Amino acid sequence: MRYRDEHKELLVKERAIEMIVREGLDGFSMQKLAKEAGVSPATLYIYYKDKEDLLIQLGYEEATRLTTTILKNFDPNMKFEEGMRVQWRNRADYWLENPVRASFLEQLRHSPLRTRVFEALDTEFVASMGRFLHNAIDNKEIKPLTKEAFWSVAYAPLYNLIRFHTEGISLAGEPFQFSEEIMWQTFALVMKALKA
Amino acid sequence: MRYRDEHKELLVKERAIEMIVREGLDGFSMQKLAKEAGVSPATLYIYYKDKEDLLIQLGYEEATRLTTTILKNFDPNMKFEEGMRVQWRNRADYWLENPVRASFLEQLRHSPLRTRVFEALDTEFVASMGRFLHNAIDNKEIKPLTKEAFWSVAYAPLYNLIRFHTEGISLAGEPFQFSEEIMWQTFALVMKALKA
DNA sequence: AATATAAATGAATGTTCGTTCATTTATTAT
DNA sequence: ATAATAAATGAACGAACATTCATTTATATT
Repeated sequence: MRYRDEHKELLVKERAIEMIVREGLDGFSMQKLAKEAGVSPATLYIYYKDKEDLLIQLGYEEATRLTTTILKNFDPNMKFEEGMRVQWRNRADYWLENPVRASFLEQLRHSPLRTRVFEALDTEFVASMGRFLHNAIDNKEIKPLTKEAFWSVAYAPLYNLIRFHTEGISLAGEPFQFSEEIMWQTFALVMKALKA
Repeated sequence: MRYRDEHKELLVKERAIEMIVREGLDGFSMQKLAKEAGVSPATLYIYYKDKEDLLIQLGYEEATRLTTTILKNFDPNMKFEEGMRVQWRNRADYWLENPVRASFLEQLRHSPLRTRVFEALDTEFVASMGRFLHNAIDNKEIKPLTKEAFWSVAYAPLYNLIRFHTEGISLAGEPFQFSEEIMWQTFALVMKALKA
């Protein structure tokens, strides 16, 4: 029998993500994707059941990569400051090294497919971080906080910083340049807010 | 001559926002909108040049409402803590009272139309907040910060908190219930991070 | 009552959409 | 070589798409 051309399969994925980032979820179509990937439309239906299936599979795959990256070198039993530092490092790495993929995920996050793509992964992920938070409070490394307050203060500032960089937003004259320095300065502010 | 039916015009806007929030930007179409608003498709083209024009006009209008709400009772010359408190109050009010409209704006923010909808408003808005920050640093109410670090620490946590509430995200057993209490607790954390 | 005018319409345009299918192609196992 | 099999295809389907247009409707002015 004939084997599936993996190069072709990868190309389809790559072009799909590109197109969605470039033209939005509404600018994305199966026929355009087929043309851009140099493939027959029918081929897409060998790889995927339908358009929605394609989006969900692509989203799930990329969300998994994100989760894996963020948890690298991280252990919920780490000391609080060290764990936080690893998390900031990992999250920054993912966003800075995969801006297109990150933007694709962001579009899915704000679309009605959100639940089906992220729910399972998020749940598992949040459980791990929950233990991390619980330990830190028990050891009196940080003041008692609800999970929601912790998550909101702990990472949202970093994401915002990265967004300024990635979207080329300019608050002063020239577009903001992300740097290790400003990242760790902001990290210090966040640690100050959280510490017991 | 015949006058434009303003009730009809408003209904079109409302249904458009509803549909985009419900089905995403890719689930939105002019023909469906016409049907849901009880209007001929041709009527939409009296109100708007084309589909893109509709989205941009709707987005701009809603972004203006957001900006206006956020700046209510705010003055860049306020004392830092008071100004921050007003900003948190206003931002929370907008998101909690207009969840559907806010979600509509969020979809546009993460779409390729972003620049055309928000750029002008954002620029003006950021200028006002820039003065506020500048004053606070001059008066030594907060430590010296870049604009990007300030924005990232000052409001991102609030938005995150509201997102948990609006999207019904559950970190513990039951879905998170936003409350004044947790809002001001989080506010206190942020103020602690920023204060000189 | 008649006229002028812009709003509003339903039907139609050509285009693009998601998806299917009969057929061909490439590869493994015989 | 041949048979078997899944990959891959191009052409085609009806449905839904954005948009247009000739016509009708409602209202303000004469």
